[in-house]
Amino acid sequence: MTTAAPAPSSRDLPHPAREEIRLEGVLHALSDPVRLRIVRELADEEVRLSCSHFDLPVTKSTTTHHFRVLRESGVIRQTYEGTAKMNGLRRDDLDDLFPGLLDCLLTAAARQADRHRGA
Amino acid sequence: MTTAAPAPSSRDLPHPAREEIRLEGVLHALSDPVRLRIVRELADEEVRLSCSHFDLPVTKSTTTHHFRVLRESGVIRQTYEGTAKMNGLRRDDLDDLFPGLLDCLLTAAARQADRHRGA
DNA sequence: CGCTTCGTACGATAAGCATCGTAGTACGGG
DNA sequence: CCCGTACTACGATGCTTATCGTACGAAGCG
Repeated sequence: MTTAAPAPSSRDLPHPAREEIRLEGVLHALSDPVRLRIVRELADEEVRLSCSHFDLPVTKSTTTHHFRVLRESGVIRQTYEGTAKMNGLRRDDLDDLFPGLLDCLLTAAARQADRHRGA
Repeated sequence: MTTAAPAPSSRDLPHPAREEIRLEGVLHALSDPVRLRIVRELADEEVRLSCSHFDLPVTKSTTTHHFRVLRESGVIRQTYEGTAKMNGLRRDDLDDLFPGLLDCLLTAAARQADRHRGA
């Protein structure tokens, strides 16, 4: 009854399994300013956001590229919803693999942002 | 008076000041497997180690390169002692800039190592 | 002084990556 | 069925980087 996951609208996106996520990959993904910014916004909002919600200083193709890097490194989960592509942090998986790391990184990023904002 | 820093044996190495250390740079530095390994060993030993102490799967020139990346990103401090170059983590600076981050990263790296060792 | 040990500098090379533009596909609405 | 919106795919480009080899410099030892 009710196969929990319905036909995913035919368009599927490849995500690494939880145990395939590598720390080096996560760190590399977050070492780019644009991607770090995306992750910070995702963490702030606590809801899934569409790609077009972000106002980034790069073109749309570059944005697509950054989102893919984040997905393939295991940092975010992406799913289609109509024409929009929704993005959410993989908090559960990351917290399980590396407890506390994500919050630590977000705190560090926030501190640096504050400091450079002349706080 | 007494200029606290005596003549440093003539050979000096450029380090970024504490406030110049960037989170993105640190993450990028640690996103390389070889460099992550170096940092883990440095954290384990709690003493300053010479470059030649490490048995890395790369040549000596590449090793020099990796140590420089770590130094220029602010992760380690390097000083000459005779013919040897000693390396130590910049724990004080990193803990001040990003409290808890270093330990979090080291714990995450250790967890991943254990997991992949079939623990 | 010569020799060894430790590390550097420089050049080469190949791979990776951030960026863009253009052309195209999927979905939803009139 | 046509159109707009959202995102992708592909190719190009120029920069960064990980790697190596070889040749060199600096410190210590006999």
